[in-house]
Amino acid sequence: MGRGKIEIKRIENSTNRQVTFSKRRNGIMKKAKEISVLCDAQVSLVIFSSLGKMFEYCSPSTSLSKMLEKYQQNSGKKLWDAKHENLSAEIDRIKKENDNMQIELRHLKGEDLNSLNPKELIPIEEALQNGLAGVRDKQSDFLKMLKKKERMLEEENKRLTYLLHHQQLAMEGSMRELDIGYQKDREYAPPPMPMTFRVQPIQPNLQGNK
Amino acid sequence: MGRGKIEIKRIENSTNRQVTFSKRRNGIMKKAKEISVLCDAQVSLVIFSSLGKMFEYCSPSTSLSKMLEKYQQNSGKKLWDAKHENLSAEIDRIKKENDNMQIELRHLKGEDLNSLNPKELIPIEEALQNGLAGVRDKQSDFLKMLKKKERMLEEENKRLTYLLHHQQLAMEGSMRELDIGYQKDREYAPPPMPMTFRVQPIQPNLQGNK
DNA sequence: ATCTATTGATAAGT
DNA sequence: TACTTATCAATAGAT
Repeated sequence: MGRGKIEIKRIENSTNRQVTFSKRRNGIMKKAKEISVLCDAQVSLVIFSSLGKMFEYCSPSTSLSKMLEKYQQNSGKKLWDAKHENLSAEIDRIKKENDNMQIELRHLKGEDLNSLNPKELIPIEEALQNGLAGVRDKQSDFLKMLKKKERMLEEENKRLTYLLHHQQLAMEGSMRELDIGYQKDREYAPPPMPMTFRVQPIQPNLQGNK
Repeated sequence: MGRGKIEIKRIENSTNRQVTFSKRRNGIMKKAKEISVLCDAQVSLVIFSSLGKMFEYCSPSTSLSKMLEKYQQNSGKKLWDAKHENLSAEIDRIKKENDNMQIELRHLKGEDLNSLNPKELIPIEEALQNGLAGVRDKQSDFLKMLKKKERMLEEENKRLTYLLHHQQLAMEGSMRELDIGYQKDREYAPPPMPMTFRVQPIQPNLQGNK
């Protein structure tokens, strides 16, 4: 029913497929409405496009929920009881996983140890030692990084102090030259900038590390 | 589309309505299949005739349940009761809890520490130290208990050895009396039981404790 | 989107 | 209920 006959198989051209989907979707919807009206039937139609977009039709005299209720009565199939069971099963599974983890956590935190025998304590002790070793490795990494940064900052500081000092000397020198050059015109020279304003090395804050 | 155009309104003639229903139902089913195949779409179609007879189509790549699940996600409407919602919500809650515990466990085991900063390492280190302290307390308790039990067993052993010894002495004594009483009737007396069969103190097995 | 030649669906008749 | 067929509806491909 068109300019040419088409085979009923997946349309490979994506644009074409989209267009055809749109047209035929409208067609089906129309047909669904028509049969509802003409024949006093109840129709529920749900369509997902290949891209996941949803389209829906339901006869005005009913609702999808009611339709599904009737569907279950009619077919004997359970649509959501099965889902219920699946969900419940999954909850049980996850809860078990949860409980196991909770127990493990408690044990690692030194709680609820009374239920254990000496043999069971050993792997826990080992895990704790490993964990502690890992954490302390990490902390020592951080410490090294901080110290490295501190060293770098100190060196940068020294360099800056040195530069500043020389600059001050140079300035004082040129000031004196100016003073000499213009001494006869002046009542007094301003006092040279005191050296107490020099840059001091920073003490980086090493909080969190002992 | 037929020998004459018809108005889209309820067909009053019951036979006619039935016939039209049957024809159009087939038509719509065919269309549903076609759009599924041509456009890679998922279609679910449920139809009830005015007499309550049910007809169903569902794309082969899916199922009504799956479609409805997707429907709910897409529309936000809930088709099945609060029970489901509760279960789903609980699953989400537990999964979250699970994830958190998993992260905590990993951290305690010294894994995935790179995502943490030094401040975050401190409570973990403390937890590990506390845990280790707890485990070692427990181990020392066990050790004490074992030592206590060992002492008790040793004492009991001593007591039994003492009793046994005295009993043997007593037996030897009465044997001798009998020997004396019946010496003339006997060729020889059996030799007294050697003392090497005495009860020895047990060495309790302290495996697992250093 | 819109157009239109062509195929497809189906109302009425048998 | 199934088949036939004239007629209308849907739509494929083009624009």
